[in-house]
Amino acid sequence: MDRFDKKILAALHENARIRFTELARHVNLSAPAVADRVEKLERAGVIRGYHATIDLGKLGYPIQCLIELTVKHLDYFSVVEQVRGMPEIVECFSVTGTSGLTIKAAVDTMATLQELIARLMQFGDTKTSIVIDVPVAPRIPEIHAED
Amino acid sequence: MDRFDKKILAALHENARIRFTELARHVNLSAPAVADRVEKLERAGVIRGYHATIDLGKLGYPIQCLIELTVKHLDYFSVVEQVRGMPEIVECFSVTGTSGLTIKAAVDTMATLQELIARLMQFGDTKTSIVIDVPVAPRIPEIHAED
DNA sequence: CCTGAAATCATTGGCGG
DNA sequence: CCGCCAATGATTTCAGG
Repeated sequence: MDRFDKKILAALHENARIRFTELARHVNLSAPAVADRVEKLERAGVIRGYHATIDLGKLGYPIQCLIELTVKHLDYFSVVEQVRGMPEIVECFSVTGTSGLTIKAAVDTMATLQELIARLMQFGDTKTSIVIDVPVAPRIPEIHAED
Repeated sequence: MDRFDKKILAALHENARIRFTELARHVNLSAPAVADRVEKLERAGVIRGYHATIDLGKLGYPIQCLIELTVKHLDYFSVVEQVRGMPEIVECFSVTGTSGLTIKAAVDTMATLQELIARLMQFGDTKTSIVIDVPVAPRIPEIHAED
């Protein structure tokens, strides 16, 4: 993990579809060297994947929300399974504290949200917040290179 | 937004670096047709970008947490600016409810987390939850095609 | 890690539905 | 308007050093 890898990761985070030739120009290495480094970063698990970011509003799901679910029963893994089966849920964290699960959901209307919350309430108390804005879009922290 | 676009979006969400030729095979269209559709989806803002997902733990930030910040003052935009300037903060939502901001952070040690929370406390009350697991990694909901 | 050749891919223009 | 085919230029990949 030297300064080259650092630049490569930053560039791939900014634009995952960048070409190796352009990436090579950006870091001052040859294209094969860059391709080799990227493959190593993938196999080391540093790069977990490449994902297109989709505008959920334009897909018909303009309402995004965060739901804190205080799981009440002992069947935690069963709850996780059910949550996985709900397509409105686009991300989910298992967290410390009373909540247990923090869920991110995307829905078309408030009626659907109400119905989703009703389904989640069988697993415990819920606290829902509507997302108004995303002042910081997903980014990576500064990378401390060994070189 | 027909079934072709739907499959294209799903494939690019799964692997943003997929080649047009492979994508074309996957959706049963020609490569130029796929390239054309992708460009249109980009320009329509349906595709917002392509991002490599980095393992923050492997980068030296093994601790991830969600911090609910109940912003107390009226200088909300100033708080957002300051939050943007904190590199440990990797994502931030402006939300309804008492919290105001829900922040996702990645840090190397608990000491750093403590220091981050101390910095955030000047803006309001904080409630921190450590992320134990991610049972549902970011995904897209089912796409309702018009065709 | 670089260079250079071979294979593969992206892109463009022209044609047909 | 939308997609296909064919050709050209660019990129990726693999070999040798």
